[in-house]
Parts: sequence; C-alpha cells; structure tokens
Amino acid sequence: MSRSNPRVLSTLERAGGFASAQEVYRLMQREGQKIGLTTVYRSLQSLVNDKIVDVLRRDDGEAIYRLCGETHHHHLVCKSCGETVEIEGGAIEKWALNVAKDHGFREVGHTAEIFGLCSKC
Amino acid sequence: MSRSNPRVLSTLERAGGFASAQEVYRLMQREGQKIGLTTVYRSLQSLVNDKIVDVLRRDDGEAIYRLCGETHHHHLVCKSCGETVEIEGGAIEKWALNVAKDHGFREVGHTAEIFGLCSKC
DNA sequence: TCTGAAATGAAAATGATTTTCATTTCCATG
DNA sequence: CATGGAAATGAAAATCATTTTCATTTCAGA
Ligand SMILES: [Zn+2]
Ligand SMILES: [Zn+2]
Ligand SMILES: [Zn+2]
Ligand SMILES: [Zn+2]
Repeated sequence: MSRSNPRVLSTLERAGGFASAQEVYRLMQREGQKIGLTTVYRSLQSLVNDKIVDVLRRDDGEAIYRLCGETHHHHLVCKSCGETVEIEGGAIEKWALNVAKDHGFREVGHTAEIFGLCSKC
Repeated sequence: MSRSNPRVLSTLERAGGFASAQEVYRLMQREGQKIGLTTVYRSLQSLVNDKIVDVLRRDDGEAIYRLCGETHHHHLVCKSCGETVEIEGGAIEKWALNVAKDHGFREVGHTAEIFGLCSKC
C-alpha cells in the first residue's frame, strides 16, 4: 500500500468542496506541480482508506472526494448538482444498532445516504 | 429518443432486485434472447426517463437499475460469511424524509445498509 | 407497395480508473 | 561515503462501463 502524497491532500483542501481525481490532477498541473495521475489516484484511495476523505459518486459515475470532519456523519446529496449537506445521524445510529442487536450481530457498522433534488434544482 | 424494448423490462423484473445493464444483457444472452448491448443501455435509459426504473450506483461506479415501486427494504449483512437479513426500515424512512425536507430537498431516496458479524461468526 | 421515421446492433470512440513495470527516491546499515 | 533493498513514482498499456456512429432492418401509415 502506498502512502498518500501530502501535496494531493493539500490540493484537495485548497479545491474546496468535492473534486474528482482528474480535477485534482489538472489543478496540480495548472499550479505547476509535477505529479503523475497515477499517484493522485493512489493518494486519494489511501486517504479514503484512512477515512481522511469521503468518496461519493457524481451522476455520471465519476468518483469525487472531499475532506471530511472527524465525526461520523452521513450525506444528503443533490442528484442533479451534487450539492452535499453533512448530516448528523443520531436516529440512524440507534436504528442500526438495534436492528443488529435484534439479530445477534456484533461489531456493527452501517452506511446511509440520502439523495434527492435540492431546492435550486 | 428510442422507446424501451419490452424484453429488457421483462428481464429486469425477472432479475429481481438490482441489476446493471451488463448483467441484464448477459442474462438475456444466456436465455438465448437476441439483443444488442446498445439496445439494453438505451432501453434502460428510457425506462429511467419514464420513471419506471430507478438507477443507483454501485460502490465501483457501475449503474444499477431496479423497478420502481418494488417493496423497499434494507439489508443486514455479515461481514464474514455474507449472511443477509432483509430489514424493514420504518425508522430510517422517516429519518431520511425529515432530513431531506428540512433542507428543502424533493424526490427523496436513500440507501442504507448495516453490516457486522453474525452470531455464528 | 412505397416511404420515411424509429429501432437496432456492430464496431469504434470515450473516459475514468487500474495495472504493469521500469525507474527513481529514501533510508538504514556497514 | 557507498550500497542494497523497500517504497514511491509515473508513463504507458490495459480494463471496462458507457456512449456515439452509422449502416441496416423493421414497421406503421399513406
Ligand atoms: Zn463527510
Ligand atoms: Zn441541486
Ligand atoms: Zn456470519
Ligand atoms: Zn429505506
């Protein structure tokens, strides 16, 4: 496993909001940074593994990445423009734990995402 | 715009749950149906436009389709052996709708999955 | 039957992502 | 200071889903 190139993380921060691997790469190019597309992909993957960034999908299927806070949370995403709101998941955390306990499951985790059309779309 | 080839819809129904375009195509091939991959893609797109079918994304980015109005449920999956329990998501449905409404989103949908270790693992 | 629009599908193009693999950079040890 | 090997890098090729092209077929209506 390769470790993340810190310039990738720095660029993603600077990009603000979501950016795809291709976008991060282009941005670094424009800024004159010398880096390969492969390294950008590998670094972003690594950041996702380390849970330092979130990865979502655009409507067209392209993966987009974003720095996310430390706390566990969920996303409300606009299907059309991609606007994203981070959501506290208190209710769903309880739901997941209860459902799992009812069925005798341990070491429980969950994923949840809400999508729809935002007010502007 | 092309209209949907009815055999595509029929195959998606028969597939049960979600299926990607490639999977629908392979299924039709196995069944000896003569159809082109292009037509499968076009038909699925058309069904999505007509809101007869929902489209989501797998983690790997592949688009998956399912009939609208199929009974909605969630899954509790064992990380180790893959045992799966179908879950009614009453609580999470309300949560998703409320969160979305609070942020002015329309046409709301959601995904949710719980995973853990089952009692046997 | 004739005619044009719609449907079809094979093949090529596209575009993101992954894989390969040779090269470069690091680093610890002698 | 070597120097040997592990990790990182990136160019190019490979993958793979999806879209586009375009020539052909189907089909409904005149
Ligand atoms: Zn986040
Ligand atoms: Zn929007
Ligand atoms: Zn199990
Ligand atoms: Zn639900």
